[in-house]
Amino acid sequence: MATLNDVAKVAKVSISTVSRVVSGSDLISKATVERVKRAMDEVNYHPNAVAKSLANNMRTKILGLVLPRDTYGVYHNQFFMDAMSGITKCAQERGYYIMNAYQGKENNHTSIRDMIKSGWIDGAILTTVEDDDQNVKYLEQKDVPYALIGTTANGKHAISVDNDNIKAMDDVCQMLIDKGLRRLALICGDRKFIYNKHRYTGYENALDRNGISVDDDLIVVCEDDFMHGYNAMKKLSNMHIDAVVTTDDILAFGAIQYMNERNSNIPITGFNNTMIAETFCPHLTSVDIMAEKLGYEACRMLIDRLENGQFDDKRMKQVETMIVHRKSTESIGSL
Amino acid sequence: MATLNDVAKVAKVSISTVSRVVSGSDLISKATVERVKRAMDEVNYHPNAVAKSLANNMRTKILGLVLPRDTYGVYHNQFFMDAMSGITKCAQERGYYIMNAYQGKENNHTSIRDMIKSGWIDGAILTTVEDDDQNVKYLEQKDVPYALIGTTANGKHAISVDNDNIKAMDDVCQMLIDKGLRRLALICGDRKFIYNKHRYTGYENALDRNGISVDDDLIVVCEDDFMHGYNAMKKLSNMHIDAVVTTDDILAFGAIQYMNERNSNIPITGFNNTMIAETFCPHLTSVDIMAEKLGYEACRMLIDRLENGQFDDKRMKQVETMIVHRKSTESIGSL
DNA sequence: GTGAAAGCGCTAACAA
DNA sequence: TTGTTAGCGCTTTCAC
Repeated sequence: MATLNDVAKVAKVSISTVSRVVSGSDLISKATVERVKRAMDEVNYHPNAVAKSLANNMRTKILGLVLPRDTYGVYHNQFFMDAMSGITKCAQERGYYIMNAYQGKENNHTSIRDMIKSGWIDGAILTTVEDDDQNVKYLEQKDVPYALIGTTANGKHAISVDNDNIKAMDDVCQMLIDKGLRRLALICGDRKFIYNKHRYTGYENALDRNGISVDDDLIVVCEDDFMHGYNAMKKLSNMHIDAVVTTDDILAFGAIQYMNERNSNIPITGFNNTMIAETFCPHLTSVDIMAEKLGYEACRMLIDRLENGQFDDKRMKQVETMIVHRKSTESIGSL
Repeated sequence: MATLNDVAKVAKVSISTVSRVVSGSDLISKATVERVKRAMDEVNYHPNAVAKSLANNMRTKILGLVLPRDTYGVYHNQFFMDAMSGITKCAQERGYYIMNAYQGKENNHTSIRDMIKSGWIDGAILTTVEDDDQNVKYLEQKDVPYALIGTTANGKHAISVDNDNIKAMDDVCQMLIDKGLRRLALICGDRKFIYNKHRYTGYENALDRNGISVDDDLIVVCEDDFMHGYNAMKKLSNMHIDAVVTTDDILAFGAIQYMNERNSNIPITGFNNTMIAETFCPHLTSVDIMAEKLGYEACRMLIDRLENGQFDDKRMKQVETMIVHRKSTESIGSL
C-alpha cells in the first residue's frame, strides 16, 4: 500500500503538501495540485484510515450498531434488515462505517462496550432497547453519543427516532370510518410495549373524534403472536362488527386464519407491512412503519451531533408512517 | 482515556514494560506484573485498538461483511440475520469485529472496496454472491482473504461454506418413502440457483435408490414465490400423488393455500425452516439449513486462514442440515 | 528483566 | 504557497 511518502517522492514535494492535496486544502497552487494528483494515481494511493484516526485525536468515523441477541418473529428480522440498510445508506453518504454489536451481557457476542473500550467507535445506534438498558447506562456514563430507534429515550443525552404510533393507528381507523365502517374491533398486542399502547390510544382517539363510543367488548388485548390473533378473533366472532384493526400483521394473520376457517370475511388491517402481507391471501392492508427511514434518520442525527459537538440536548424525531392499501380492506362485509 | 504512558507513570516502569504485561509476555518478574496490573486498574486502562493496528503492520482484526443490496422475501431476511449472528459469535470468540458492507456498485451504500482501500479490514465474508461477482474479482485481485456462504466459490483463493443440498433433499424424500409414500411430486424453484439444482438432484437420487421411476409429470419447475407454488399445485392436482416436496417454504405455502381452498390435504415439505413454517397452519415440515452455523463456519475458516497466513489453497466446507418434523407430514392422505 | 528509541501513516502547528 | 517537525498510542528491536 502506497503512503503519503511514496506520493511525495514521486511528486517531488513534502508529505504535508500531499496531505493538503488529499484533504482538499485550497492554499496550494494549481500546478502542484496537478502534479500531486498524477503522482497519487501513479502509485495508486489511498489514505489509510487507521493512521488518520490516530492522528485525528482517535476519531474513527465508525459507529457501533446494536442488534437484538435473538430475533423473534418474521417482522423483526425484516425490521432490522431494513433499519440496517437505512443506517448504512446514511453512513455511506457521510463517510462513516458501521460495526455490529449485540444486545445483552452474554459474552458470546460482540458487545458495544468492547468497541468503546478499545476505541473503535465514535458513537452508537441502538435498534433494540431493554428495560433499564445496560448499554444505555454505559453510553451515558462514558459520554459516548448515541441514538435510539423505535423507543422513547430515557437517557439524558439520548437522541431518538420513532413513528407517531398514535397518529398511525388513528389514520387507519379514520380510513375505515370514511368507508362507512363504524363498529371497529381492535386486537391489540401487549401494552408493555409503548408502540402498542400508542396504537391503542390512536384507536380511541379516532373513535372519539367521530362520535363513536369505545366499546370494551370490541377490544382484545393479547400477546403478539399468531395463535393469540386467532383466539382473539374467535372471541370477537359473536360480536356485531364492521372491521378489525390490529397492532401487528401477525395478529391479523391469526385472525384471518380463523375467518378463513369460517368462510367469513371482514375488512382487517395489520401493522408493520411485513412481506407476508404482500403474498398471503387475502392481501393485507398494513401500516408501513418505514424501518429504513427510521434507521437513516437515527444515523443522520447521530452524525450531526458528532460533527457539531453538541452533547447536551435531548432530541426526538418522528418518522411518518404510510398505510399500504390492499385487498383486505377493499371488500366491505359484516360478520 | 488512559494510555500506556499513564500506567507506566503510576507503576513507575517504562512503557515497554507495561506493553509487555498487556501482551502477556513471560519475561517479566511476577512482582512488576503485579504492580503494573494494579496501576492498570487504577487508571482504568484499555488498550487502544487503533494505535495497536498502526503499530501492528495495519492488522485491524476487523472483517468486512457483505450483505445483499435488497432483501427479497421473508426467508432471506431470516437467513441473513441468522448468518450474521453466527459470524459475530465466532468473531467475538476470536477477538475480531465485523463491519457492514453492501453488494453492488451503486454508490449509495457502503462497499467492501472502500473498506479495503482505506485499510479498515483484514478480510471479508460474502453472504451473497452475484454471477461474475465484482467483489470476488476485486478481492482476488487485491489478494484480500475472503470466505463465501452458500455458494460454490469460483475464485482461486476462495474459502466457502455451504449445505449439502443434494443430501438434504434426498433425506426428505427418503423420510417420506419410509412412511410408505411413493408417488412424490416435486415443486422446484429456478434451477439457475445451484441449491435448487442440487435439491432437484437429491430428489432424483432418492427415487432411483428406492426403485421409484422419476415421472416428469410429477415435477414442476417454477420461480421461487407464493403464486408460483400455488399454480404448481394446481397443475399437480389432477395427478395421483402421495406427497409433495418443495425446494422452498414459500412454494410450499402457495401449494398449501391451493390445497386449503380445495379442502385437500397431502403431506408436504418445505425448505429453509422459516418462522412462518412454525406459525402458519398446517405447521410445515421443513429443512433447517443452519444459517447461523454457516455464518459461524465461514468466519472461523477465514480467521484461521488470516492467522495461519496460508492463502493458496481453496477450501470448502459442508454444514449439515436438519429436517424439522411438523404436522404437514404427520397425516397421511392422498389426493 | 527492563528501558530507550525508532517507527507505523497521518495531521497540524509553526517556520520559511 | 510549501516544508519541517512533533506527536497520536502502540510494538519491537537493541542495549544494558
